[in-house]
Amino acid sequence: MDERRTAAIFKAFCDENRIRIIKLLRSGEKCACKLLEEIHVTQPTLSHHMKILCDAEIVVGRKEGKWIHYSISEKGVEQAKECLRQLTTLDINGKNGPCREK
Amino acid sequence: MDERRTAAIFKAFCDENRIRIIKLLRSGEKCACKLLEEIHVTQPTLSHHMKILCDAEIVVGRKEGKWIHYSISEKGVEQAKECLRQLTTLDINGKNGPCREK
DNA sequence: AAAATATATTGACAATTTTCTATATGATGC
DNA sequence: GCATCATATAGAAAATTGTCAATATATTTT
Repeated sequence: MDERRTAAIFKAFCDENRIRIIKLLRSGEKCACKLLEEIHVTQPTLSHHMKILCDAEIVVGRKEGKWIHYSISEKGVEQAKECLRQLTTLDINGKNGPCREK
Repeated sequence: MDERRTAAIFKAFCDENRIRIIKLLRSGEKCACKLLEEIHVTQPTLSHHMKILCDAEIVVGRKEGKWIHYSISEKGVEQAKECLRQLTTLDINGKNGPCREK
């Protein structure tokens, strides 16, 4: 995975309001208006955060009439975990050996 | 874990240059000057990124003479993984039930 | 002690992100 | 159709972050 996509995934988790939104979604699907009651931002600001979360594929929206029900995307979360794993597991046989001073 | 700390941990992973730095450290400990050769930023900028990575405890620095050898902190990485897990696992028995329209 | 090397800090500027107000779109109900 | 409700978009302001040049600190070398 490229650095740009990796950054986008973790950007989902690096704003305090988005973290609160994700926490609210842990207990199940919620519509934007319900989230708006809990998160103290204006409606357009919430909409902006939901877009970032959806673009990162951490959250998915299900449209039903005039509502959008948001929920945590199990698939997206697995991708984030896998991404974190790949980024942080030591690569013993990598091309770059340890740093030796010249 | 509070939202502030959670955000700080994931901020480590949401800048493309920091992601490159972490990738370089996968193959083992490297001194800042070595990292500087690979990442195309000035020395103060690299220093700034290393501070963010160390504050988030994803990376640790080991001082040896005038060098600082940076490496991925296994402990910090485990904390990040645990944090991601806690944040994203569904909470079936949580206090907030599913969203029901009024 | 002076020069050289590695890294950190300061302060300014640029880029990006978060937030808001105002307005638009799209769906439902009268 | 018109009013209402839920969400999105546009555009601007505020806050935060990333970057650099200049300078400081700490260590080693001569």
